[in-house]
Amino acid sequence: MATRCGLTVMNFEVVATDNNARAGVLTLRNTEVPTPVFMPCGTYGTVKSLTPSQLHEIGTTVLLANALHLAIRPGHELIEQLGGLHQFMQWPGPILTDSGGYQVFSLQEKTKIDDEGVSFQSPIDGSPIRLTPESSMDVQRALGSDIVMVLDQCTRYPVSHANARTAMIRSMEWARICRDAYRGAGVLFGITQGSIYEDLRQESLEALTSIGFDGYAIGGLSVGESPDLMYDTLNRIVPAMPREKPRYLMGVGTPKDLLMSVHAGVDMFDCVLPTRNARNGYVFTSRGIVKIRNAAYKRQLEALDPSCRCYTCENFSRAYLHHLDKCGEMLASTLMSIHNLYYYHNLMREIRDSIERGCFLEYRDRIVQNWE
RNA sequence: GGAGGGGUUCCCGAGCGGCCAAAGGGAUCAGACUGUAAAUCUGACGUCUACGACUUCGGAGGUUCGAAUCCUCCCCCCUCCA
Repeated sequence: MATRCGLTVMNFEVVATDNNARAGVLTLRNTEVPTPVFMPCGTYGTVKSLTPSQLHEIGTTVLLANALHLAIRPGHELIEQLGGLHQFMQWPGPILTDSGGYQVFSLQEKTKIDDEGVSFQSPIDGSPIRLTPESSMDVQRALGSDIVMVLDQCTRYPVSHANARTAMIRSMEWARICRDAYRGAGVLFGITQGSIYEDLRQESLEALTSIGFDGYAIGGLSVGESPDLMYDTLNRIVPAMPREKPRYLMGVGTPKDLLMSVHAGVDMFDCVLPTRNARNGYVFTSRGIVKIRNAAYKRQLEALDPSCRCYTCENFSRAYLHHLDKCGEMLASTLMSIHNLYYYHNLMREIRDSIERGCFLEYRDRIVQNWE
């Protein structure tokens, strides 16, 4: 399946399945992206504390950036004038941009929503900002995004069926407007809403597929509901999504979340967890969580994860990382971000391998068990 | 030798008769973080047989119903003058 839209050609192919789990290859911007894939968050045009070459070395293929935040500062027009986001941030690989829909949720105290769009109070200086489906498309076009997300209304949890439906219907209307308005070179993904309500998710999915998108995302999850409720919701909605298009679960999650979601049939993920938690001294390893600032690690000479082959684990001790973290040294953030992202990318690689070998469930259960 | 200022809970530092187990920082210990307003935030931080009790504010006495806060003496520290 090749989608031609301006200069960018996206191709997506499922190469192996294991029950609902899929391994595939997403090709865009001359890059082959094996799926399932994890995309680190580079909200402001940088994955905090890491250089592009470090990201490349870790195994990052696709990066996420945020259209709303970049439009506020430094401004999408400026980035466009300076040669586009890839040039600006020196990331030659694919970039997926979020529309600002998540900020409807995360900045809700500063947000007023209506049928035509969202009015934000700038988190920088409080000045008013207006985001509409059309303007979000224009911002993402100006940035030169490869994967453009429609503007949606991400609801919180819990939310009543009626309110979830209102937000979903509005999101679907916006999705249609985005489809019509987008004029850039990237591909456009639609986003389902409907919270945990299966009928709303179904209705949402039908609306999106009738419009037609290059990929389909699941939004509005992992916003306060329990993991089990999220898994349950995913198992009911993901298998119904178009098989030949990439499926993207937005903003998720923990390693276990990824394993459970792949099982439901998800191909793409992004989440701030590996990088934010790294900055907060919370590290994912094959043997579970390491909270490096805990006193227990003060004199441990072993690596964070002795079986990990990332730069951090091959060179530094837990004791040293503990020390850096305690001192507030920025190298602590860098080294632990390297590790956490490496861990995530490696997890995705092993997931793909296990799907191709037909033993994904065994793999998933082994890893989840390791964690518990 | 003379004149002032000061010694507060691990550290810095408020308090200057009751509402003080004593503000606020820091350190320490622990927890949280899921399309990033996050190198952030939250909690604990004298002891205990713990909705109560006990021991603390340099030391020893004293005044008072009541003292970290007032008085006396003592011990240390700092600044200026000689």
